Amino acid sequence: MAILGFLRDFPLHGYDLKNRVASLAGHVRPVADGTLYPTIKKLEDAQCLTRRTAPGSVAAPRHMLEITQIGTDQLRRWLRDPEPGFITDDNKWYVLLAFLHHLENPREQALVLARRREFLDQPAQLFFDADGTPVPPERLDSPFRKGLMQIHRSTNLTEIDWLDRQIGDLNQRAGYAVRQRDGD
Amino acid sequence: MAILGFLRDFPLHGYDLKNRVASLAGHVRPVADGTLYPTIKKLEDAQCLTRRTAPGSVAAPRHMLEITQIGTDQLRRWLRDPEPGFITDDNKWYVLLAFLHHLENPREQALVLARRREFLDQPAQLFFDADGTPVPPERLDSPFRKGLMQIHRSTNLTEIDWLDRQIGDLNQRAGYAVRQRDGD
DNA sequence: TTTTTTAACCTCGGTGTCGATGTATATCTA
DNA sequence: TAGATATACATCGACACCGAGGTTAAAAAA
Repeated sequence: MAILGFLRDFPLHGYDLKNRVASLAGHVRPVADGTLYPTIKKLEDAQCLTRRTAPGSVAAPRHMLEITQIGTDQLRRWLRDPEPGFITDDNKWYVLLAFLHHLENPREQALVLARRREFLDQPAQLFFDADGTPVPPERLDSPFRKGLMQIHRSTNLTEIDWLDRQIGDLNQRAGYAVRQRDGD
Repeated sequence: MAILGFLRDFPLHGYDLKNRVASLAGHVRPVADGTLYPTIKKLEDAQCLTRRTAPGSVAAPRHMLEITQIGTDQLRRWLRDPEPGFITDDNKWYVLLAFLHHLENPREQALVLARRREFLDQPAQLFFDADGTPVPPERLDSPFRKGLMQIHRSTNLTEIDWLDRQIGDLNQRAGYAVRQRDGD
């Protein structure tokens, strides 16, 4: 997703792509050569991108990569209907968010944000004692577990706040007609 | 780490363990049977845990798992000197945090928190334009990228705040002797 | 009594990722 | 001119993880 997402902005060669992916997901989870180049090849085989050899500006020749229509469609499908992990895993979610603008339709964008919003709504119950009963934060012995739950709660609220504002904006921009669904 | 960490609290059988891991890292990144059971076997082979078959309280017989001294030592090593990913990847970091109390020594705990603190300190530069110059948040076109950086910043500050308080507490509890290192 | 359900455990094949290694090329330095 | 460095691409083996499938056993439902 990150590869096609970046290429959708402008053509890039593999090495540049690698650095951009590394900066995005990256200082968190750098991408190895052995991951990137085979993936590029897979995307090329699937006709999601084309490559064009150009002289290297500094060193060895580059393979300039350009996204195709098929690739753009694929990217949009991934964004419009993301796998569960992209909603629930923070790392993946942030990658998705970084390219959500490529999903041009505000209504569709809002739907994706709503899925995340729904996920964040369910209260996190992280720890249980020996007999299986949930342990509330205040009864946790470990200050680290306490902090973990505190931070988790606080950051969730921050994101929920942003999501709500954003979803509102998007629905307004889409000319959302609440009236027509008076059954809700 | 999660397996040994949970077993350090009290003995558990695999199925229970699975649910606990799923609740912790889990609603974020559930663990599959095909991952859990081979890993348990690996830890058993490495003598990090022992198993004892007990009649199932509800159904098939359980394998009660207990951590050994070797396992405890291993867990402490992982906690004391975590691989880079455990500092930089939020998911992994939260797992580590959930078991950091097993690293009994407050000074060692503080050192681990300090590593995370140091990581959070470096300013995140996530996006670059075509010629490679970094794009500051306010010049980003996408509201999603803007939000991404906003949320990232805000949650980082929240965690940094907690980390600083926590590190202070731990150093105090350890009877931190600043005087003796007057060269610093 | 038979079937279904749920708990609990296990295995296997496919896939994704990493890390090590290797190659080629242009620039910079000794 | 020789080496070092950084760019840029690629492959391969090892390993982790997943998901699908299968097995055993007890309780609940038919």
